[in-house]
Amino acid sequence: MDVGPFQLSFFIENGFRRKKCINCKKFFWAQSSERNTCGDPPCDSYSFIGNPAGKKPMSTDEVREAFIQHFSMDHKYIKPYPVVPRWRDDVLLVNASIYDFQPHVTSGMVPPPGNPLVMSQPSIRMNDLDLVGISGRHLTSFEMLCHDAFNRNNQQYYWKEGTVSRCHTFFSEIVGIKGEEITYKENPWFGGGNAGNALEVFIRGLEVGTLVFMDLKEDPDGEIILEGTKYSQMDLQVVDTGYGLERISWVTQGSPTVYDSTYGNVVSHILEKSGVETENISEMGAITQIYSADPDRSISEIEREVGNLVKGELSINWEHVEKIRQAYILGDHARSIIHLSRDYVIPSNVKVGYLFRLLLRRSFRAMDYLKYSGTLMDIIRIQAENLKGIIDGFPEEFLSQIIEEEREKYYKSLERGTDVIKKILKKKDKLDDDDLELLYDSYGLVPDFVSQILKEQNIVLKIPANFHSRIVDKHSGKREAQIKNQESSKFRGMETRTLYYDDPRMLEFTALVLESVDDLIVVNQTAFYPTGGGQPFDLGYFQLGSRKYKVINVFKEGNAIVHQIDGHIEKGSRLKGFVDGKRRKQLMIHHTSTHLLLGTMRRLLGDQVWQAGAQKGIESSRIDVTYNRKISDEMIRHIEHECLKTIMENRKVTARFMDWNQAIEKYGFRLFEGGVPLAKKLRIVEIEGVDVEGCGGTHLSSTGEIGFLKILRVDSIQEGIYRITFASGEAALDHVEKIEEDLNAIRIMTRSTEDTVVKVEKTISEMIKLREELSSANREILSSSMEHSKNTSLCGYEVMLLNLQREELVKLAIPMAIASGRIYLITEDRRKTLICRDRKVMGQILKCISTADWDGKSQVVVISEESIKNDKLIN
RNA sequence: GGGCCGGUAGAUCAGCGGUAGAUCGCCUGCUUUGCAAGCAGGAGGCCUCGGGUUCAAAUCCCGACCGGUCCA
Repeated sequence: MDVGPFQLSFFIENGFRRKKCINCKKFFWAQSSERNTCGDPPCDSYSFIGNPAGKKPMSTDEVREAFIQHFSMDHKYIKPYPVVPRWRDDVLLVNASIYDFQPHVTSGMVPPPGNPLVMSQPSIRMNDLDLVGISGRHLTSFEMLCHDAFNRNNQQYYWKEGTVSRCHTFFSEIVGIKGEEITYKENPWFGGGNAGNALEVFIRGLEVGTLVFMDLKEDPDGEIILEGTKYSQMDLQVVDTGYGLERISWVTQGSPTVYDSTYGNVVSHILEKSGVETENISEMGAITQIYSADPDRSISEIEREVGNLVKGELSINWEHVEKIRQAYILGDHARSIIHLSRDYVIPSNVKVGYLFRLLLRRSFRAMDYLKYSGTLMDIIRIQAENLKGIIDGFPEEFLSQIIEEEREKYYKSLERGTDVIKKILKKKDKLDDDDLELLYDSYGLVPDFVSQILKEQNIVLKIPANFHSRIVDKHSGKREAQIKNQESSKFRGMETRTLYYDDPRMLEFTALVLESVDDLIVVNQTAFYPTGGGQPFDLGYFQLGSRKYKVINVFKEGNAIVHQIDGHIEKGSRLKGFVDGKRRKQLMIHHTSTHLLLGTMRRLLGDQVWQAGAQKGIESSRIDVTYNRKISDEMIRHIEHECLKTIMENRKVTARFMDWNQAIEKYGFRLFEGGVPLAKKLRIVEIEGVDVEGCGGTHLSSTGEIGFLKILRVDSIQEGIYRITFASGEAALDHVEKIEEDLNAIRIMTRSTEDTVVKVEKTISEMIKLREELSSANREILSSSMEHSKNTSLCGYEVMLLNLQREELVKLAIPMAIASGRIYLITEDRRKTLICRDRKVMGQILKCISTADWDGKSQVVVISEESIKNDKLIN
């Protein structure tokens, strides 16, 4: 008989039995012999609403405190990480506590900050946004409690036994849940290339935690096959637990929704300030119940069902329910907004900025709907107070500034949208589905808002039931599969010593060719810097005997540094390498300058300045930074002067390798400004008192070597991100000199001795005047020549021949003749062209003209409309 | 990163192949006890930029740039 992966002595000794759920057929463990369902809705439904579990109601603060205190006995407590994971670029937000340790810890490369460890990690999930405030249990942000252990063969902490017993002890002894109310459902877990066995923990129908035993990784050569994918054992076996803090608190309170138990004070504040009746929200509990049983059905389906089921017992006032829901949403979003503001996210149309904006706009909408009389900051302040057990405040000034800006943008876009609706209504008297789609997709107007506008004009709008899915379909077009570049793994496993780190000034070295393929070589050690961290590779050459090989490209492949050269060198050769020192020096100047700029801008502009990308070059370099408003010219000057000050102070620049956890502890997550290399140690580059970053580039040893830094331009590359292009050292001087040369050239051209700007201004306005004069003069010449020309006959048509030699007059004559509306016109210059409103007439005239004996000197022939009308050919 | 919408006077926009328009604002004059305003006149435009099509492009096509918006 299959006993499954959880035949634990803990279960056996405590009277648990493994059973098969009669509903979903999954295996689960429970103490009660009568239980035959797994505890997971829809197999079970909530039985705690109005009937709390545990020995006493616990607030979220109490649950967190109890959990951390309980596990601190034998776990190290780790402070929460940010919700925006700057240490990785594969996800936008921290979704779960384990995200804090991926991929550097879970891959086994870096030790965890504590082992085992306990923490409460604020997490944000936007996947079920539509259900937040509706289902009674979904939140956009929540705290995930966890106790994690990272086991290695030579160092085991605890595995399944230790995890389950700890979990059960916490729930039964600390929270005081009766043993028979807890079920553990077996449910293997997969994600992010890893897999493992897992148990889901249920209390009276509510999932309160998941215990994951991650010990498998995807491996094409693996021997373990799960659902068609091959896996092999990991070196590391990770106990990854996740407990829903708010849900545990909810179960012990038995309130109608998780919103009431988590931030009931905010909900009642909002309702009160909105003039909404707060009494009798017990119907919300009934709705939560129904939602719990149907996790996969659409909202409208469930809504109908709720209506049917509850009818009789409770008469539901849907309008009232909707108001309470909006208060739930508002409270929820305020929590997430606080978290995002702490990481200085700037609202925009891309990535996490978009999610931030989405939450802000939904909040504004809810406030308008409720006619809430306070401000969003009022709600945020109360919520921040609620959260003070996990976060130490939030940047109030920054956030209120952001809210103001976003509110303005929001109402502006509503206004813009309203104009578009009116415009459409001018052309027709109702809106169809395509219009609705356009309004939402291009102008950001939700159908509800459109419907409201139309109501004012006494037009009833039918919103199609499948509106949302239509939009989703429209956007879920072809998505190109990512092509993993399967590089030649010839160089795998090889390692090149990085001489440029040992001494950034080393320009000559000897090396041994470890491997050679065509024009690519890997050597045992090199001073050539490979492309990385926004710094381009070095140039130079290798010398073998008397022959020189130019280095064309240098790049990293694993730990090997590959050099592309203009030729082939045999494996085993001994070489001398020479790095182009001038190029390297300029790159180093620009790299250190980049750090200087970033540190200076953060000091002058505020903590919302983060590096969003950078590229070093020879003539100039650029750094992209996040900032929420335009950077003024004045500010640019200020930044330049402050940089110069630091340069003149000749501050020390140091680079050293540091342990990850130590570095994070000491410098925080600012370290990850420039992206993160997956390596055992972090290389920390510090400009004394200005900036500290994890960075793999080559740097100067003091700021004085920069010499001079000049910002060349500032561009907005996308909302909330500005690109600063600058030059330092000799490159900066080159730029200044170039400007001077250009100015001198202009000075000479405009014959200006003193104020060149005034002179150029005058020249341009003169040019515009002359252009106008020319065209009016041309017009005069033309009309007078039309007046003076005599009508004559051509092919039986009465025509006017204009003798126009100048091309610009010909060009002008045509539109004038056409504009008058009563003349057809023919030109003849090199090739024959005919303008005529009627194609038939055109053909016939053309035929006639080609055989005509007319004055070849005339370039324009004007035929009066009358003449054509009189001609029988037209019929 | 992708889709969609847009870029015209200081502001808001109309025009969508044929000599650049409206409203507000601005300036001058007049009317009015004052205010609100009314009347007459006027200034203010590289129609975002670069290519292409055309006799002719603000207008059509392609591409950049900038803004808006939805979705990853």
